[in-house]
Formats: sequence, structure tokens, C-alpha cells
Amino acid sequence: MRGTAICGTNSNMDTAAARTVFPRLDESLLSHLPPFSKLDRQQVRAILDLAVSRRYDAGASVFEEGSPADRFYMLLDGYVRVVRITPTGEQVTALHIPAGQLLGIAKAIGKEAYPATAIAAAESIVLSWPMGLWDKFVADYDGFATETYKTIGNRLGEVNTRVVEMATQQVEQRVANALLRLISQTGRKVSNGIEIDFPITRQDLSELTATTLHTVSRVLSAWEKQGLVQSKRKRITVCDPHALVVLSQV
DNA sequence: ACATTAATTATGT
DNA sequence: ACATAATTAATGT
Repeated sequence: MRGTAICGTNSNMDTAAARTVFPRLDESLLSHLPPFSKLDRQQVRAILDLAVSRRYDAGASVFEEGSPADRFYMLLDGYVRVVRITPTGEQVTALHIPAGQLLGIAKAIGKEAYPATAIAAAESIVLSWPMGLWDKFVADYDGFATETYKTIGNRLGEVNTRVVEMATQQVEQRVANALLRLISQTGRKVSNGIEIDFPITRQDLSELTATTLHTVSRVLSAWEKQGLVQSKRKRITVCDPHALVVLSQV
């Protein structure tokens, strides 16, 4: 259901080495996205012609923390989680990025290396450009800079509030908040509630909330009995968002 | 109040 | 059949 229009996947090759796609990309892929929405057709065409499109399997990394930031990316389809490794070696998920957003925009915050690792949370399709083009984009394209700075601001705010939550709230509240954020960013309406639109494990949630998968499992089981959520393997549906809001504010 | 350990069961390929 | 995910109980800080 996802991304089939863009790439033919028929390879039995090495999974990490997804390949460049040659079919010409359509302008409509970008024209409605915030950083590009103010541009005319020719401008979008020019940008697309410079882009490299690539597909990532779930779990494949788009770029790695600390490596030189040579490209920046636009997530066309799928989901990417941005992960940082703590000094003790644990993974901490900083953000989830839904389709239609830029990522790996180190240049925008004056960095030469990526500050975090980006991993495809589901099969994803990503455009990328050499970082050398960043300044040109900012200079030439109206709205590109302002829109990207908006998203940076939003993300900083989000990371910030979560850090505060970690310090102040208890696990149940943190998990509630994490779920609420996930459904607001990547939620998809289904019959009995709002489902998180990509595979997410208890392990993932525990990394988001700085707990263990066991605690997350217990919390979710309890909520499931109360009818607040519903979960299958790698799938979580929130049936009663309001109840979670209430819980998160205790 | 939550983590850790470990044993058990379910689920997807 | 096998690996990975999820649940559950017991024990520890």
C-alpha cells in the first residue's frame, strides 16, 4: 500500500543497499509540502531533478550520528525515528518524523556532522540532496528557509517538553504523553479509534519514555482492559484519547 | 514506584 | 521450525 507508485521492489539483493530510482519523479510529490509550497512548477522541477530518491526497509538507517553531514533529506513516504545513543550505549528515540518533513538538516543548525541517527521505522521513501545545495535553496526559494526553521523550532520544543516530562512525570503519564504525541503526528483514523500508522514495539515505546519494555507492556495491558487502547503485535490503537489526556495530567 | 530477571506464551516468516 | 514480540510473576532497589 505504501510507495508502490514510486519504486519497483523486486530485488533479492542486500537489503541495506536500496537503489536509486530512475523513473522521473512527479512535481506533485513536493508541491504541496510546506518547504516547497510557495514555489512554482519549474522551481519544483529543478529541485526534483537534483534529488536522489531512495527506498529504505524498516530498520535501515538513513544516516548515522557523528558522520559528516553531506546530504539533507525529505521524507516522502513512511516514518523515520531519530535516535541518539547515550554514553552507556542505550538507544533513546528523540523524535518520530512523519512523511512530508525534512530531516538531516544539520546545516540549518550550523553542524557539520549529523547530531543523531535516523532509522526507517517503516518502509520509507526518501529524497536527498547534497548539503552543498542547502545555501542555494535557502537563497533561491521563497519560504524554504522560514518553513524549515519553523519545523526546527517545533522539534526543539518537542524534545524539550519530553525532557521535562522525563524529569517530572511518572511512567504512566509519560507513556500516555508519548502515545498522544504519536497519534497527533502519525495517527490514522480507524473504526475504533486512532491507530499509530507504523509498526511500533513496546521496546520502541520504552525508549521514547525512558522505561523498560516490561513496564510499557504492563501499562498497555492495563489500559487495554479499561478499553483505552487496543494493541496487536507492533500495532497500537488509541480508542479513548481523552482518557489519556486526563491520565497524563495527573 | 519502578527495574531486573527469568520463564512462558503468542505471533509472524 | 524458528526468531522475534508480548505477557506475566517473582524478586530487587
